[in-house]
Amino acid sequence: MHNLLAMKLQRFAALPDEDVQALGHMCRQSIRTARARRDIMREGDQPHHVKLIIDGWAIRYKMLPDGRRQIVSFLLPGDMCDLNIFLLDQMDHSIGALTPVTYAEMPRDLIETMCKTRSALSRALWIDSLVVAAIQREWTVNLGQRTARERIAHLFCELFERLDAVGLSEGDRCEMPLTQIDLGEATGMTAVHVNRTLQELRRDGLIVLNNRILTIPDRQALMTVGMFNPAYLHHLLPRSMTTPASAIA
Amino acid sequence: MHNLLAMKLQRFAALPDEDVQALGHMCRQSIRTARARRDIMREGDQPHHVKLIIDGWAIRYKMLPDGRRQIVSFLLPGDMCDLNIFLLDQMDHSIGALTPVTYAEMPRDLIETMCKTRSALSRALWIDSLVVAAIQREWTVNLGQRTARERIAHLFCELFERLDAVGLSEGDRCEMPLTQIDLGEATGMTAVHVNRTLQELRRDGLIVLNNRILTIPDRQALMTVGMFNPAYLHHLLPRSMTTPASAIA
DNA sequence: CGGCTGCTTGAACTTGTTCAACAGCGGTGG
DNA sequence: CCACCGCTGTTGAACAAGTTCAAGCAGCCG
Repeated sequence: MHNLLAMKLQRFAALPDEDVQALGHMCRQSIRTARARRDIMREGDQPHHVKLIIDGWAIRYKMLPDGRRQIVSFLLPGDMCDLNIFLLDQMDHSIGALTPVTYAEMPRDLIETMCKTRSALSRALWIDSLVVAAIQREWTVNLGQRTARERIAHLFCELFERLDAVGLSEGDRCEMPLTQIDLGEATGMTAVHVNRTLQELRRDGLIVLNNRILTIPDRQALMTVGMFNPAYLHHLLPRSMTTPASAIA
Repeated sequence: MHNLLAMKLQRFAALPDEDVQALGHMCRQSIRTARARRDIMREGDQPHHVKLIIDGWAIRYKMLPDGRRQIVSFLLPGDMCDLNIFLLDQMDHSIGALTPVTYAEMPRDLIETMCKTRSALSRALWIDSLVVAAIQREWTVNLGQRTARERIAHLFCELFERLDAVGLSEGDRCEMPLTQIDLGEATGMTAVHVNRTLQELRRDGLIVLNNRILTIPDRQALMTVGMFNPAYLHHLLPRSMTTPASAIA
């Protein structure tokens, strides 16, 4: 098992080997799994642990009283729940597995002592949480200002970039296990309109999408369509400059 | 000068008097002002200090290359910039004053030592930052799923509730210095449509809005229209149970 | 007074929704 | 093995929500 969280954090700044190992150790404490399309936490639950996605895709979502549903963010391998989530009285949203998901539940006190003793790691974790906030702001822009075509293009750019940061891209391709309904719930449009928008993007040669694999032949072109500026992800170091995944066993 | 931040934090849990005083002291370190409709920070700037709004309304916003603009959140008196903002290389959004704004710039090291020695305060500040994240998620829902009428109703409910938490409401009224253009940029709609939607809400007796004062005659009714569930603000204690503002001079 | 900003209105238009039907595919049970 | 079911994707046509463009009005400030 590679430590994808460590890999992601190294995009912000280099980490000492001991920190990477401490992190890896903590993730191996308590491993759990969830079946596809099942909830991991429900709105109203009391949050106890910090969770880390090890494998599979999950979503945060909120429901309106009349059944409308909005996906509020995607949780990809290497993503954590908010570091301090246990401070809240109850969950104000739900977390659901899209695919089968493996995740670690990390004991609160272990994280706290780790942050106290390892300043570089602590710093990286805080940067990560600032990036999570930045992503949420960017979604606000996506839903508020962009057209259907731009929204989908932007979302694909973001997901590709985030997957790439944890080594889950291959050249110009990545997995894309989302149904058109999922895409609609994330971008605030109907599945029908998602369908037509995808066809448009395909027709223009901007994406290839089948068998749950997304290919982006010309990344710059898609970024332009989606007005995607990766600065908000704060990836300072290119992936090549970080510790190779093989060394982070 | 009342300490609105302390007042807000006390909605999460009681704070020892010394903590409140320490906070008050820190806010008085370096006071600055900004004129209405001027930027306080621009996208690309390097963030150095944590800021705290003392008086006036500000916004976080992002611009698209073609000039479209999205207001991403409102900063009201008592609101801070992200505690750890100085960890980022550069701002990924701008902060602008809507009205004349008074704010404090808080030295990074002072905050850090304060958090180390005062655990209740530190805890309250972290809860606050989780609430900020929750608000951003709720905006995602607002823009993604709600209709024009619901969006405006929800936004008014949120702003009223947040102002009330820092004692800036009076009965069923609060200030509302936003132009219809501002409302449009926050809710992802055109000013024209904001105008028509406001008229609809007025006609239905849900709001009274003139001279930059918003009155909500029947709060429950407006909350129902906007499907506003205040749980995401995590105000555990009612305002009446917190230290009275007069005691937090 | 003149010019600016913000609010209001109407009419044509565009984008995205709704409703309904159908095709493909994989899994399941008879 | 085949029939059937449910889920996902696709298509068409009518419709609704929100945008655009354009003009005019009110209030305010210098």
